[in-house]
Amino acid sequence: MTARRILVTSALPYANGHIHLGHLVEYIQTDIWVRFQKLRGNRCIYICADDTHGTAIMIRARQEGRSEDAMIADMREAHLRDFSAFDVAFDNYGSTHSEYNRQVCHEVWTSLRAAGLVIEKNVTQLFDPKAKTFLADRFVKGTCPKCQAPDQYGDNCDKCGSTYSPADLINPVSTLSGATPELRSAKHLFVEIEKLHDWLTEWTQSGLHLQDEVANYLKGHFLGEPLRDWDVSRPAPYFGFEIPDSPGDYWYVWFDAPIGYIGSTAEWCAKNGEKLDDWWRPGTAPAEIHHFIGKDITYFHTLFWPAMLKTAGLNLPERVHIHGFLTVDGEKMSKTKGTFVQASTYLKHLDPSWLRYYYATKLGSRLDDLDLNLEEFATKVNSDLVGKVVNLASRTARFVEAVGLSSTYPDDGGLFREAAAQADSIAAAYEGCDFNGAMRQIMALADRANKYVDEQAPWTLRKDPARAADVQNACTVTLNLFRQIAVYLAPVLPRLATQASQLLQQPITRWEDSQTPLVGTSVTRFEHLMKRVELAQVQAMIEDGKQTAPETTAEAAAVPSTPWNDGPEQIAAEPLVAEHCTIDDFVKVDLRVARVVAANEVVGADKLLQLTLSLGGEGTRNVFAGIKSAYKPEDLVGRLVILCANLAPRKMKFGISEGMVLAAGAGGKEIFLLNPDSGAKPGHRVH
RNA sequence: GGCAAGGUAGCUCAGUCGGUUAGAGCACAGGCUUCAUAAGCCUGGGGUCGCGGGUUCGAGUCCCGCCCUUGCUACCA
Repeated sequence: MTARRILVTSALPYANGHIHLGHLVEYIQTDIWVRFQKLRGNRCIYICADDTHGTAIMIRARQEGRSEDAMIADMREAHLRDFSAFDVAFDNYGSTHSEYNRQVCHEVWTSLRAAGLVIEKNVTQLFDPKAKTFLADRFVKGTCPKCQAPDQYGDNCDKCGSTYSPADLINPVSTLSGATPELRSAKHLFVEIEKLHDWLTEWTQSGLHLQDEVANYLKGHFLGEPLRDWDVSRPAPYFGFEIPDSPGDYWYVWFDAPIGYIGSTAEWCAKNGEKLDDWWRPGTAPAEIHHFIGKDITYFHTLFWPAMLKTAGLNLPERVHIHGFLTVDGEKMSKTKGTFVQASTYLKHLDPSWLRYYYATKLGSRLDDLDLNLEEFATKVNSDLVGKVVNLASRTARFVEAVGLSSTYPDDGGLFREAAAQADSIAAAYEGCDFNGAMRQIMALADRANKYVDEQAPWTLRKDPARAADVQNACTVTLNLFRQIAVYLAPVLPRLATQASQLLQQPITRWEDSQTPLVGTSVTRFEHLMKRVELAQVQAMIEDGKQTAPETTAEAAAVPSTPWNDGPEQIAAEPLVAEHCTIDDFVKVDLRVARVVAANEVVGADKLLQLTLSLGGEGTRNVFAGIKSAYKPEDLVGRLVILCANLAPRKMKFGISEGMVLAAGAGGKEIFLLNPDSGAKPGHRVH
């Protein structure tokens, strides 16, 4: 078998947000596949980079008052920290904002020009005069022209579902600066991808490069009609690379992002004395390129990207592996539910190996969505990894610490040989990205091994000194079966492979290590290999996720900060209560809308006003409120307030207070009574 | 609305070219065991394979219709 040369990529994470569990589906999937290829002895490099360009990065850097370079440097560090904690091992992790990438962009661009595919057209877009930038649809909000719903994004209305152009919005506002955008026209550069239509049809439909459902999707959606020209430039200001033959214009982020795969490879080549052309030019023995991406970016990777590569005379992907989205407990990840868990949050509570294994058991070759069911996560990890796999070692290793493994491999009824014979079938599952099938096969092996231990019962044999050899033999078999499983699982659980290597004093480096049992070697002192998942830890992570959730997109950061300038002082003065209250706790407090029918100074009181409140109908409440420093009695009469109506009555120096009026603020002049929006009536309960 | 994928045990899923009595793991019930961080082994209950028709000696599997779920799409990309 000649070793294949394989170049593998994951999609480039955007330098605008942290890595979360959804991202990790892809990086773990790719990393498993790469580790598998390496274990098999193939020449395989795993290439990735940060995707650093675009409006969102530019805006966010501005808001943080620092350069884009400083911002993307920080984010890169955070990304790398997360990846390495999850054992995602890149051969090179570059940046689209590198000279390597600029160089490749130039080359591809030159080819596109030379092929006559680039044309100019004017594009009219909303422009923010204050932020001095053109606005993508999602950076504009206004009133829906169809149904008048306020606060809708520039492209469609989520109230009535209609779609429109941002220019049609009533009272449009830039979410970046709060300014009113104006229409402006600017020159853009387009790639006439339609000229490659026939070739793309053939390439996508050939059945080798894409999953069937993806090929069908493209056929029905894009390839069934003329392909629209692709807008690949943005006018300044834009954080990116300026187009050399079109000063003032920058390549759109989606132009240089996939090229980042090549740019990052170039960086790796420079560091390792390799030639870029050996990997990206179709030579006599071309490298296989494999892209792993999520289904949301199918379009870019299956139409534009191949078109660019083809035009530039570069190597086309052997296969684009497309996966689905992550859901948690059957629902979309949600910040409020705490299921939008960042990688760093996960790491505070749980072991990364657990997630690698769980994802492996759920990943198939199709682009189905993957559900992280938290309860299943715990039971699966516990019963498979701790109960079956690790348990093999922990129930036998101690018995042979002193004597080591038998000097010849004992009769095990063919267990090891049969499991070794399954290597090809397991390898085929890995190769085809059917990790879930691979895990099933491997766990069946672990079941058989546990049954063997049970039948041999070395703990019983051990009581009879005459049978010491039998104990050693039973443990030799079990530990070899364990090691064999550790080899098969090595792409998924590199740490377990290392631990098994240490325990049995023999490194696991190749897939073939599964084929020959170890004999006559010593066994080190046994240490626990893996802890169980406690459901409480999982819940703690979800709670934590609720706290750490926000801060991801420039959009989210932009909306509150610019128009309102809300600072953190208030919440810092009185931090949020960490402990939750239940809905039952909440309904114990009976809050009511009340009318102030009379208000008076209290003689002898420094802070109090005496209020007479009506909840409608007969009767009134007498309430003393400590708001004298901020309100005059005459200003209060007639207005509505919110009253805690079932607060226990309290006898005060000046009389009995029958409730409490709700107000916010630090005290002194800073007291702000709550009042309901107009329409509320005295007696209404606050829910 | 259009396109795609799916609907199999309580849950997550496998089921090849149509072929005996439809499978696995988890969960559940009972038993055994007590080496292993409450781990392990055995046994068992549990299914109208979404619904209706058709082809066939034979359909979870192929064909037609319908219902439902999810995703994509509907302006842009």
